[in-house]
Amino acid sequence: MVLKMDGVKNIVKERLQLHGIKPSLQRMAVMEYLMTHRTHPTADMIFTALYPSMPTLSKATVYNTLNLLVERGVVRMITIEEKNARFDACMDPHIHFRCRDCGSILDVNVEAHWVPAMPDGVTVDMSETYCIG
Amino acid sequence: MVLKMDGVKNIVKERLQLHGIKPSLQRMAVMEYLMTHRTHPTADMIFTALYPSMPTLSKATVYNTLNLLVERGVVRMITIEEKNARFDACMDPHIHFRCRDCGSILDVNVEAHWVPAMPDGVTVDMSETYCIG
DNA sequence: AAACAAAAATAGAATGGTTCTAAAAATGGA
DNA sequence: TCCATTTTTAGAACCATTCTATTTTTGTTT
Repeated sequence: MVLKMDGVKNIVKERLQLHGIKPSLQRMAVMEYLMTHRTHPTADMIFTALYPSMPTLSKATVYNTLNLLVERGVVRMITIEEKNARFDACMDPHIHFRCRDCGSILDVNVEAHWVPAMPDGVTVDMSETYCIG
Repeated sequence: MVLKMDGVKNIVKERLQLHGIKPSLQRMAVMEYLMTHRTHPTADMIFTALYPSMPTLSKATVYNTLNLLVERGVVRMITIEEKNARFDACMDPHIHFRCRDCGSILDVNVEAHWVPAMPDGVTVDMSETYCIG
């Protein structure tokens, strides 16, 4: 048991490799942060949290990594705020509400029967619907 | 009939006054643009459209006006994009989809029975739910 | 009308999140 | 080890938005 590899890091690594992303230290750290903190953090929050234990980390790397993760469909960018993009590693269909007072973002599960009737010629990928502001 | 006041301008003026906003030339122009162009424009699009016929118009005025209109609940800010805020003078309950290819934003009407069951202690003002990205 | 106060508009500087650039470091194969 | 490729990095650049200080407009009082 002492020799067993860290379970969380293993899951993180697998999730990246599954999407063709080479699991560098930095990418693992960003992905692990997102998977273990369901707070919809900004890029800056992630950087600030990781920096103490990764003093060579650059903000550009955090942005590069997040953009790569979004491109590959591993995390979602949430544009519920005017200023900052927020990120979410949970890809299950759900929507977000933001508290007008404290600014925190709330996950709300949705049922499939909520999908609206779309106009002619429009189809919606449920995994892409993610934000109600 | 020749002497009749412009109907659109009248409606615009009334809508502003109804919310306690003094209808200056600039505010009327921004509001009229939003009411006659259902394209969810950015602040810059509005400025660029108005500038030729209002050469002293300042971008700050467009931003000031839009912020005032949002504060007073006359228009909505749509944060469906990472970079630019978009604005909508239609306050009827509806949601927005954005085309991944051309970036245009689509209005979709919603039915009241879509409102999700909220967690304990949370209530939702339907007029505030406006964005599905 | 003149004078004054309050509100609104303006130009341009400042801000701040994100992207870009060019160089350094790490990785992996021959 | 040598070399090519990928990744990371620091800091500059970018650009939407806000701020600041000034000017203009509006409305009111003599």
